[in-house]
Amino acid sequence: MISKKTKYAINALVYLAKKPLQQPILISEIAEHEHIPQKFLEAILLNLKKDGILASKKGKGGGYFLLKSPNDVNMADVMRLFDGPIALLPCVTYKYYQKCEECTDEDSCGIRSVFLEVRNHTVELLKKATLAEIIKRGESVH
Amino acid sequence: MISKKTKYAINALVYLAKKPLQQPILISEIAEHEHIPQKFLEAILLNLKKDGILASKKGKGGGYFLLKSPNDVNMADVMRLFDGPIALLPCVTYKYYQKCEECTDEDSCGIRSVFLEVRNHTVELLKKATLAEIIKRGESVH
DNA sequence: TATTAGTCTATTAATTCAATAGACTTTGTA
DNA sequence: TACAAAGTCTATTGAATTAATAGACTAATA
Repeated sequence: MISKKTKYAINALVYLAKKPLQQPILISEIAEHEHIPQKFLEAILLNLKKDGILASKKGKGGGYFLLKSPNDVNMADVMRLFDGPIALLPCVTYKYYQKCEECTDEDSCGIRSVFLEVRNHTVELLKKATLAEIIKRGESVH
Repeated sequence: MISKKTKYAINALVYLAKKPLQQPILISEIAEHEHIPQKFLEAILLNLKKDGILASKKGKGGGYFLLKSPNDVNMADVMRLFDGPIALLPCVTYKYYQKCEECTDEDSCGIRSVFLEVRNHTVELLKKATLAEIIKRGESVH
């Protein structure tokens, strides 16, 4: 299961992606519309800003808006930002790799082989799942 | 990431699946060989027994052994037993379903659509990953 | 210059995960 | 038949992570 943080982040991003380009949206508006505790959301949006996905404007008339194109923001990146690795085992992650204590030879580990396959498929699907794709699916499916 | 409990369970199961049929193996032997805290392992094996995957024999000469065929024990079942749902969102699980508060229509939710796809692919792969398959992969890959 | 709105740091509450302790029951065998 | 081996069961504890909150600070606009 993804954390609430990630879930909130995705909801907020989709919400922003549906708004006109560069138009600052109040944190409070997002929080209310998406049922997210405002203070919690503030931290999330700040993370997304640090990562270059969002930008913000301070003061009156300020708020957050999408900096990257909806085509360039995918679920794999968002999940990694908040929850860390997508892989189910430490020995099949790229950035957070950790060897199994009891493992003598990874290349001949059947368990690793299975979970590597799962990871690769999952990452592939999540990379394709951009904000643009999510919005498109929401419109087309009925 | 799967929990250590699940990881330990898988390691123990693979270990047992490599042993002769019906031969009771000591908890202590598994614990030592797989680097698992013995008391922790006891609880895990008990769960696997309650679920009908393992059987045990008490007293001297006792221990645990595989009850189901290695072909009938898959990673999806084991993961669900210890970690719960495989899905990444509560609204795409079968047994642990929970509606999203802010969601008005699931069928038109692009987010749900993406994560449903991920879940289905993952479950499919994990169902194919039986103990027999894992052992086979461990032998063939070099 | 007052008000609005994002920024930052710290703290707390709640939950889950991992591990441990110890008493109890069953069973084989000397 | 008594002892020792080995699994069973319940409870508890400690650690880590997740979720949420509080409040002071900074920047920008009218």
